[in-house]
Amino acid sequence: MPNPHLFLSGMSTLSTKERILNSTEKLIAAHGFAELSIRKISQQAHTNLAAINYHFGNKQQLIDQVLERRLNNLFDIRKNMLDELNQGDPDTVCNLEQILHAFIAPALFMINDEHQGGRIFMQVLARAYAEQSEALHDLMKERYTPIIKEFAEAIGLACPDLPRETIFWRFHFIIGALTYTMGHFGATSVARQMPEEEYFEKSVAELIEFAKASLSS
Amino acid sequence: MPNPHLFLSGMSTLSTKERILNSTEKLIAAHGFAELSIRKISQQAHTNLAAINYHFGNKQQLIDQVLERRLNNLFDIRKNMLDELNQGDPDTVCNLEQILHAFIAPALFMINDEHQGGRIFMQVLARAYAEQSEALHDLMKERYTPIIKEFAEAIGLACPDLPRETIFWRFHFIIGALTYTMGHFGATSVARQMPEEEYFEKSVAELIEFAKASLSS
DNA sequence: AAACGTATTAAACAGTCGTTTGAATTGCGT
DNA sequence: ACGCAATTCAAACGACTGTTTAATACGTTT
Repeated sequence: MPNPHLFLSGMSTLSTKERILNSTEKLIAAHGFAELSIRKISQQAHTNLAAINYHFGNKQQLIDQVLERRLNNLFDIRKNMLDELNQGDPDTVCNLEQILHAFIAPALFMINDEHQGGRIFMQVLARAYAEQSEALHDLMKERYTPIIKEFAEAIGLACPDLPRETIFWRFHFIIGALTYTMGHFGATSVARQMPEEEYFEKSVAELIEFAKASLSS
Repeated sequence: MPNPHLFLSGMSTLSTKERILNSTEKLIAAHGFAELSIRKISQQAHTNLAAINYHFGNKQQLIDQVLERRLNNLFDIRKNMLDELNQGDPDTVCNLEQILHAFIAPALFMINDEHQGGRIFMQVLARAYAEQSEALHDLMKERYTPIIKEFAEAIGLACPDLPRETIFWRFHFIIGALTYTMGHFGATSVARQMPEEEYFEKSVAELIEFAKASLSS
């Protein structure tokens, strides 16, 4: 038993690498990048200071992997849901609501996935966006913009009356509304008069309705 | 002449306090909160390290004042433009486009105000949002949410067919799209094929059209 | 000209930062 | 049971952090 604390904190089954990733995610979400230090990370992960450099090289590469781990998952889900709608043929004209659902729901679903810490990650993601993280920027450019373009194409087919350029603008704004909403989940100052679960589902529905309305002129 | 460098950097007419505020803004916009240090600030402001603590007490209070200085200005402009539409009577039914313009245009106008460094501040603001800055949170709660509510009321009168609750949701999403857009101005990866000025005006128009469409169902 | 409050300065304070080192320990295939 | 590689560990490195101190310079008022 290398570390007796693990059995108290319920992380005994996780590897050191995983505990470091999870702890980093939690700390960024709780206190932001400004206060993030590898000493706090190693403390929360119940591991040694040097273990972080051993497993990840340096602090930045650790942050990169925190972002990659979740983003790959999120974009895989989005891509799969869109492909199911397309059924192999990218020229299929899909229902607009279904397309928006395929883009929005996975992100907000991750938020609600308490067990996997999705909510935490979404705050991390929102902060990385605002910080204009180079790592995130590169990831977006290389791997995710193609998928975003696929969504834009699908929306274009579903909204034949709107010019191609308008589609891109409005989709950009929808992504903004989604990102903003994600970042404020779990830290909202709004006095909610309903259970958390209900409020979450309400947000998903309202955001999809909002996006749909913005694309129907 | 206490500091010969000032005449080289064109800041000779500004007070030490103003130079510190401007330099802080620039550094946050350029490298984020994580890399912000009062040594870098004092260096960029061509002043002594201790001058910051002398004029602002500590680092946090300096950041607070950076946010306040611009936000007060922004919300004053918004409030004045809305009052002009209302003409004193808050129950006046205004044109939806005019209301949205009064809310969106001042923010994007500040971005374009190169001389006053508005663009810089908007990135600062976006980052402070994401960092869930306590100072910003308090400022919003105490001083700005009343104005935001006024806008929501005005939108409600302009959109009599939409339920009050829906108005609030959609306005929230519009604020998200605006915040997201502000944060990405000047750092966009999008390959622009038009002059900067034209691109800016295009953004304003597209965002207002987007917001209008999202409120017309 | 002397005294005043305001402003600026260099220097030092006690911490924290990310990273590296080399030894100690673990787990696994032989 | 041995040997080897993977992992964990305490300790130290130099650099940077925000803040404080006391001395100096400035500009105004008395």
